[in-house]
Amino acid sequence: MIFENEYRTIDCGSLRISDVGSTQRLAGFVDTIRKLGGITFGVLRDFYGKTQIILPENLDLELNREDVVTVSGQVRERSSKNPAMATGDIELVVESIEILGKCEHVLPFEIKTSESVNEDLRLKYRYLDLRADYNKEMLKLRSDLMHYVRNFMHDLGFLEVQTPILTASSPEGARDFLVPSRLNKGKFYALPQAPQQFKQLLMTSGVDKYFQIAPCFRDEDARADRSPTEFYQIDMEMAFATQEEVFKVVEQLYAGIFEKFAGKRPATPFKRLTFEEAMRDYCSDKPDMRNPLKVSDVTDIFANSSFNAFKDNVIKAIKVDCKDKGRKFYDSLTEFLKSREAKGLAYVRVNEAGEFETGISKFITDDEKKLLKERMEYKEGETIFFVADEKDRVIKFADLLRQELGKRLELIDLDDYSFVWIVDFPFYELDDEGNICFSHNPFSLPQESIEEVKKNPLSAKAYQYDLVINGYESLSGAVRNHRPDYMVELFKIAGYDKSVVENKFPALYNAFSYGAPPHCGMGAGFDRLMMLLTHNEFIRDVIAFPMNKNGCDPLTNAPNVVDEKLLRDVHIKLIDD
RNA sequence: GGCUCGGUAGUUCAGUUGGUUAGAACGCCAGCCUGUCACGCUGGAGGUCGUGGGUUCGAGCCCCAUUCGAGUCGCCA
Repeated sequence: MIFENEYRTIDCGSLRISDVGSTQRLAGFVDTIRKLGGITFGVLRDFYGKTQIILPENLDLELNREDVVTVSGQVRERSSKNPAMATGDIELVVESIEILGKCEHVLPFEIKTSESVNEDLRLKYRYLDLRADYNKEMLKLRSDLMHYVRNFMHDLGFLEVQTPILTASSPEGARDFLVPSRLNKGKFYALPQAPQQFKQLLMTSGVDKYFQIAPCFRDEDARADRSPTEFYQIDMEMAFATQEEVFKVVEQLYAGIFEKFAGKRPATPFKRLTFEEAMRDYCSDKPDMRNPLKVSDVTDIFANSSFNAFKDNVIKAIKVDCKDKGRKFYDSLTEFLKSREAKGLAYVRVNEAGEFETGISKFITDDEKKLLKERMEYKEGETIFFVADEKDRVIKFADLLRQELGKRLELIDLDDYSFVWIVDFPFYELDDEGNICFSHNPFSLPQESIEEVKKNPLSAKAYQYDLVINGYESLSGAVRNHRPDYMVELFKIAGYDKSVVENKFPALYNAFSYGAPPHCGMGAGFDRLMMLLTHNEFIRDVIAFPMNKNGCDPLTNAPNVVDEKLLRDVHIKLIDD
């Protein structure tokens, strides 16, 4: 839908056979020009579509691709139609043409194929990159998704509240982005890593259900799936609620999103795995459940193994059918794991007689084989892979192996989506020196009573949960600890004095001492959701104006050197390292 | 900060054991072409091979240094 004015009477995607004979005016970018002797075809493109135009024979102006023009003329039926085009039945015979904006340069890259161009160049000319169809679709999807989420939450009675962008630096989590204060010499604001504190304060204020599509800022290194500076989060919190209600809201929200935007409504309720089960069966707290492979622990079976690599190590095994694969497959898998610092990859194949062959079969005794058979229920034609190492490392390698087997054997339906809640995270864990520390977030509520937690802190579980979609941690949340007295006790177990709680998180601690309702909620990565819906591996491809890997924007040159006067205003003096 | 890979025409890439004038595709320019639709055909322009040094009769190719980029680990809900 557009406004009719001197530039256009209709957009470039709407003309149909029924419009033949009418006089129309179109405005847009010149997509292509095709000169065939006496007749010159052009294609005009705007945000909504493309329309073929017939340029006059005696065109008295120089017309190039990407020029912005307005044309008017009569719509006529094409003598050769193009069924691949929405407007393929018609064309507009140009009677007058005016250039509104000249494209004066040779394009730095082809817009249609910008996806394969060096990223810094794309970002420098992001306004050209965004002219590509797939980027316009991305922007449209992002807008639609944002509206869908907002309407859904609003309809459920959630109150949208904007929390501050300039706030106080908090000692937990990632590095903060700092903003110097002019009015308060020597002091700094920080950009929020998440609206965590504010949403909990809102609960304390009596807001019953809060949400926000909130910008979050973290000064950490980028990854393919992680924006280096800022990202958006669907942030939500509910008072007088439990984990179950959060799950219910999220499941409805996500079922709706995937039904509307991916054409696949996932079954609810979503599958649940405890943290312990996830680590046991998948060696990961974010397993891709589309991958059918499971990991078995076989450390005890090989306690007295004669195979050197198994000695004094934790051993994980994965069985999989890959009988059509040759030596090359095994070798390249081994190479892959070695490149990730594994010491090696052992395997045996089960032949028709049910006997082990190749690989390390000669090191496996009959007793070990019997126990393996009971535990793994392997069948003829299957291969059992083994990785062995120290506990932390072997978990990493088993996870990598499972993912890589899934990928290379094409066991994963890439068009499918799998949803799984990971619940019951441990509250505490041991750090490298063997001291008790918080394993995730010190502000969630333990599932056990404080007395039980004190007695046995390492077996305490937190009301903490992640939603994992296709192996991506897409959302995480918790039932929060709203009791200042519990906070003090829980910090004490991790070796922190009461003053630490009071000083590090004064706003929350004080607020809660005026009476806070039990509450819980979650934060869901909006950009990650976009990646899933567009099947995109790169987070920067689903953001209109992303930063590059180093947190720089080649288009605006941010971050840049500022005038010395500005620095003086904020009491900053640069020093050389 | 570590590791891996990469930097050659406007763009994406190829470039054999180190050997004559560094190639292709797309784009750009010119010509031909009345139903194309990523039109086609013919021709042309376009290169500090990231930068600096070295080895060599000779370096896009080998060595050293440096710089930039991507991925990854560290880091990070």
